[in-house]
Amino acid sequence: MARKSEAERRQELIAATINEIGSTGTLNVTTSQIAKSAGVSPGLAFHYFQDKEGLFLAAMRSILSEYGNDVRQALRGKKTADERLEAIAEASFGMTSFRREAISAWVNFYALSLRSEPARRLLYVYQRRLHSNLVDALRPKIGVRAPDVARRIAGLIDGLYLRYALDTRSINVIDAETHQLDGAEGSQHVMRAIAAECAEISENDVISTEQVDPDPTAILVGPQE
Amino acid sequence: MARKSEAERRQELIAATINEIGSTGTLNVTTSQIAKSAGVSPGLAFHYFQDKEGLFLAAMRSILSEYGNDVRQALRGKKTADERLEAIAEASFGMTSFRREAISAWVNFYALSLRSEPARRLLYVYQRRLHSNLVDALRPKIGVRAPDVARRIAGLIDGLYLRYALDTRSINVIDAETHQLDGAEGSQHVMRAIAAECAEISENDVISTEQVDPDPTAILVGPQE
DNA sequence: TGAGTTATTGATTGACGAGTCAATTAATAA
DNA sequence: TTATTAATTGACTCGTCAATCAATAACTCA
Repeated sequence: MARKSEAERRQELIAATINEIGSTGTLNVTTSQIAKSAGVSPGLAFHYFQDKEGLFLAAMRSILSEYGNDVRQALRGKKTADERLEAIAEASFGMTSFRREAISAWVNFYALSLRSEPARRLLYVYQRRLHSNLVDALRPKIGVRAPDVARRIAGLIDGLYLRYALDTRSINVIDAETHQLDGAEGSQHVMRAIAAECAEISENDVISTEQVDPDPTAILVGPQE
Repeated sequence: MARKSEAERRQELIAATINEIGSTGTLNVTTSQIAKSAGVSPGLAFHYFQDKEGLFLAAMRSILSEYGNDVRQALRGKKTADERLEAIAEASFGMTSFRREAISAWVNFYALSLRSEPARRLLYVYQRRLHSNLVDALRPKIGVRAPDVARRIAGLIDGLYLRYALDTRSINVIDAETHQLDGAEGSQHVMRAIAAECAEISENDVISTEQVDPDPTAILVGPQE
């Protein structure tokens, strides 16, 4: 009965949660499974988290902040617009996000956010951050068109991720050392799309002029309490 | 105790399943709930479907074929490449796909496909069909680049759909008669991306030359048994 | 009408799982 | 050492649910 600090235990339980979601591919994981995977007794999970949803939300925060750290680190030192865009794209398809557990967690958290308001809010934060990162990097290249284009690029990143996520091959390939392969393909697609959007003659307006200036993240915003 | 044909009952149970998934936002629906919603006794579901997963798969097939019909109908009579592309985009963001139940079903089926091989196969069929529709429509405009661009457009459609899906506003807006509004915005984004991709100077090659010609759907293919 | 067939019922079973809690063990302090 | 505090246990409760199945109601055809 080794005793550990609250922070340690919480972290272990969160990691175990993500692992179990990863290996079962679903949120239908029992607290006992999670506890066992964390090497603790079934009751302990409820000492550190209010209930199962609390555990899920903590796991979600963990995944999101992991991704956030990846992006931040990738951006470090990148000066040119293209470098920064590539950093974002690569972080989105990097090893961290492409672990089997991370994929399973992402997809299941999307589903969770349909029934859990807190979960929805967390995803909203992620979406806003991604959009804002993209706008910052795009603005030097295309100015006022950045927010509009950023929406499409953000959508493309999510969509491609989802497609690769369901392609079991990419997961296996990761396991087999060539880890960057599929991720690289994903980020190349993203860079290609960015190139196309930026090359275009910027005569045309943005899709919806009205909402682009006042609130660049309009379409991502849900009803705020 | 009204008696109906097998086809009718199956259809009713499938509709009830989608409704319950829609109203709860999860696949954690009891067979009793579904049966009640279909107006039959709890036992009957198991007379027409082997088990709960069978029901889910049938519901999934129903959703996918609904979408397929939408696309087919939208394409009817459309001759020019742009018309056809717009038809695909609009069907993807049309009323049918944007019903609350359809959204919930789609997202949850994505999650389901992480643990259910048959579900994964169904999604794969959807992805292949979408890709192939896009390639057909794009080829007149960009020739050999079509398969590569189509991957990005398909990803964009999925990704934007997901973002709108989680934006609770769009759902409510739908309920309130302005149904086409958000869908139209989504498809406009798609058309904008297509314009950008097609306007680009086609000097540059495709991302992965090797897999583009022999098998246009390479990245979508899972391990086929 | 009655015998045979098929859809439908709903009570039941058996398993499982979230969350509780009193007891136990380890660490710390005095 | 003993007393105090805090972490940890695991058996238990209570509800739930997938799946079964014997009984029954409706339909068909003779």
